[in-house]
Amino acid sequence: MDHSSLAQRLGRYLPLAEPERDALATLEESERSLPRGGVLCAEHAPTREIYVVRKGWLYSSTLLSDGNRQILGLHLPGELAGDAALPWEKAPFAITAATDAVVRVIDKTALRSLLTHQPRIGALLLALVQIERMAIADRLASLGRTSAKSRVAALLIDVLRRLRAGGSDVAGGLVLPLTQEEIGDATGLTAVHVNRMMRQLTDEGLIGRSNGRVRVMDEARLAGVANHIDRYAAIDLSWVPPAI
Amino acid sequence: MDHSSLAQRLGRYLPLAEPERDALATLEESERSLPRGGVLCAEHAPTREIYVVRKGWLYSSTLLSDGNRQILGLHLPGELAGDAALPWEKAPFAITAATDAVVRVIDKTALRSLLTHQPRIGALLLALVQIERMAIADRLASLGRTSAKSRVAALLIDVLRRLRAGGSDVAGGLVLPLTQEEIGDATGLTAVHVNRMMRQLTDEGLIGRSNGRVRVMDEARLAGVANHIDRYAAIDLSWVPPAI
DNA sequence: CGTGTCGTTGAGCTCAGTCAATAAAAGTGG
DNA sequence: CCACTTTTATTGACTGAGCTCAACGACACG
Repeated sequence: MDHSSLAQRLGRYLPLAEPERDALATLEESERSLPRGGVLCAEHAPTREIYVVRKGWLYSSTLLSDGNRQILGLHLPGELAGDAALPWEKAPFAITAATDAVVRVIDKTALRSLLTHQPRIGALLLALVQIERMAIADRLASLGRTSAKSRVAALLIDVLRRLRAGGSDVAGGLVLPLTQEEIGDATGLTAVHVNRMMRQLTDEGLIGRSNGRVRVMDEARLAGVANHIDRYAAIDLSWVPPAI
Repeated sequence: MDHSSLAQRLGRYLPLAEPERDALATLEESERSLPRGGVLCAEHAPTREIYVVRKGWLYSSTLLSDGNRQILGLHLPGELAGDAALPWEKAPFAITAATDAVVRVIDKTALRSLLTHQPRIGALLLALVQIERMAIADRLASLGRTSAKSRVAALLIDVLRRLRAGGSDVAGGLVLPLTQEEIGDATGLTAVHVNRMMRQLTDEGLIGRSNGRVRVMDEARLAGVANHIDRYAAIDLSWVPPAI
């Protein structure tokens, strides 16, 4: 357990000071492994922890009362999961492993002292959450106002850019370890229609597929179809209090 | 300018300590009035401020490259607006007045020192943002996985409960100061179809309408149609660092 | 008393959903 | 390693919820 995962995540935007890194290093406790399909945190289960993904993909989802499922977001390696559940005693969504996965577990109560003693980390975390909030807002616009093809394209582009931001090598094409049912639950479509849209994107030369592997052939054009806006390029955290 | 609006907003969940209230009281600067339709902050405009709504309704929206608009969220009296734009130099969304409105303006840089010196306010703000993030997630599920009628019902129920939480009297029916076009942009529908859904809700006795005024006749049944889950009831902020 | 905005309703169309059948993988136990 | 089951992907035919286009009425406002 060499470095702090949370420090790595927060450090993506601004360099952390020595005492901050030290404080973060004391946070992480255990590592937990899950098989594909394993539930890290069930909906309505008590929430005592937040997670940092080390390996694999996970997703958050809610089950509507009519039985439908909505995937609220994906959690790729290096990203947080479960932090959105902080203000609730019982989880408002489930967290499930889309692939075999490994996560670091951080205790909620441990966060408490961290926020008190390292206010700058609190501010940075606040910024991080706002960024993720805007990401959901963009997905809201995607579901509310774009076609099925755009939505699928948006998912692909989003994943591609986040994997890249997380340091993964995506040049050789990415493995999309989601079933079409899952893609549907994320984009508000049926699995059948996801399949048709993937076929269309393939026929148009935007993506290539071979045994589950999806390769983005023309990122710019795909981003165009997706109505994608790269928010990450313009992030500005100069308002975060400076390191002491 | 008697009390701090932000203090009122944050104090909804936990009592604030004296020094915290004092710190918040120094924050607020000016009050700004807007006519209906007035733009508080244009998309891509520099973001130097966040806002607290005093009177009237506002909404945040993005314009997609295909010309479609998505309303990302409403801002009712007592609520924050523009805080989601904190991590960007240029606003990722516009803020527009849905009615004549009055807002308090808080400077971004003023927040900086507040977060440094009052870490507990940072934590509380973090919680508040997570709550708003979950609210968008619920809307995502609404757009992605429910029918047009449900979405309109969800909007109505959401507004009703937030108005109530903000201290408004909604017993006599609420005035919904949104055009059907705006409701459509919020719910991912066309204005025409919003109209049909409102008619249906009216015919089923769930709501009553008279000259723009909407009255919720059967809140429980409407909440059922909306697949609504009341997140506010279960909020638990015991993990926030205690006041000194 | 025009003129523009908003709400309302009808008719027809289309995108995405439903149902169904088959193929292709991926597990699973012997 | 093979037989067997379950999951996932794919495609076609049909249906329907929600969109488009269009017309008209009701206001508000200069």
